[in-house]
Amino acid sequence: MSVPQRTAKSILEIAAEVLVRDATASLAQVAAAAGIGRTTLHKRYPTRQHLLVAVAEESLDILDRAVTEAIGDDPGESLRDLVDALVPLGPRLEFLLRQPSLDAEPELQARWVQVDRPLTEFMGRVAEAGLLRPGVAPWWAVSSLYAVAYTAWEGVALGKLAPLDAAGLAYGTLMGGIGR
Amino acid sequence: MSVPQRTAKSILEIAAEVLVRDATASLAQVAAAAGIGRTTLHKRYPTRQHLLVAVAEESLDILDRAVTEAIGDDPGESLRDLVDALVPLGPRLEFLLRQPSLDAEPELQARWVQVDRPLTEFMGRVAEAGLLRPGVAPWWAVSSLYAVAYTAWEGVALGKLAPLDAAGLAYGTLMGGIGR
DNA sequence: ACCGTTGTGAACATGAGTGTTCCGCAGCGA
DNA sequence: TCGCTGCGGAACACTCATGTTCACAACGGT
Repeated sequence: MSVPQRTAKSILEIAAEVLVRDATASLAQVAAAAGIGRTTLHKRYPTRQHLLVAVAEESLDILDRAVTEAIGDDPGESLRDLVDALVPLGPRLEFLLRQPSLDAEPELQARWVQVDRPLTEFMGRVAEAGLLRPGVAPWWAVSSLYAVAYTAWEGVALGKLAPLDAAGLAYGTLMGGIGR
Repeated sequence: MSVPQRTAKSILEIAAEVLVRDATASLAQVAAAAGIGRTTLHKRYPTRQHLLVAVAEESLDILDRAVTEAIGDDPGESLRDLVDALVPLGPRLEFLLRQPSLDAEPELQARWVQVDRPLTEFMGRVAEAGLLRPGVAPWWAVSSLYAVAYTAWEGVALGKLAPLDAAGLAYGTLMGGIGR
């Protein structure tokens, strides 16, 4: 009982938080934030790069799960569920997009393509259901979904947007744009 | 005449290219790409951070100019001009967004807010002209503009989108969303 | 021809993060 | 009580980009 909470948050979760707040944080900072020694951190993740990749993989797992769960039978409803699911994943997306060392990991890029595949196929079905404007390719719909979800989360993080309004605004903008 | 092209591209331009391609590129790589010695690079930009800030400032200059020139009297037309102007700035936006060391420079953040001010005011006018959906705040319109422009440029960079189609798709998505 | 400017390569010093080793300590089950 | 295990802390060596100094070469103006 010396430790207040026994691994309430996993090391990877804390590492993700720290590295999103400061992408150049040293391993000492990560270890300190996790309440463990730097040596222990090295034992689990031999290299800084190993740690970064592990965080990235976990992030992709979370993303994958969220996407899989959100996609259902009804295209329209699923779209709304997707937005709801993706907005809170902002920090993970930020980590994946902003951590420079990840560019050197082809496996991660491949993995992301893998995650995007069901999403793109889903958008194809949405298009076939006549719910997409002509000229909007499935991949573009996916990219727009990411963009609007991430932007909404950013708005929340900057205090410009109420958390409860974020997903709604994102969904409205995705489907109807900003104009009328 | 020893040098083929006398500063055809400025050092900052080349640095921007190299650092977008590889955010962790060393100064030696930047100097080599610019065709100058590392020592010379150090004379102009004493520190790596100085160089990064200089590239960022130049990027903000470019962004500022593009925004200022695009904003005209007619709100609708200006919106289209804005998208046209922002899409090609993708690499500069990527640099500003992905270079981690820039987070530690409050002046740059302040400068960006400065650049965004006329943009936000413009979106306010667009809203007053009745061109924005209710519930779309000016700052959200600005964020969406950035997001869609950057996403379109990314599509071009990945070879998914024809350069000539990018701005049109971005504008259409911004104003009308992906749905119908 | 002289001199200031500018760039260059080589060499060096530095510092920070990283990765490793080693030893002590606490917990825990047998 | 005895091991076993995992963790922590201290210390170490190492790597690498960085920043600095210096002497030399090319250039241009006077």
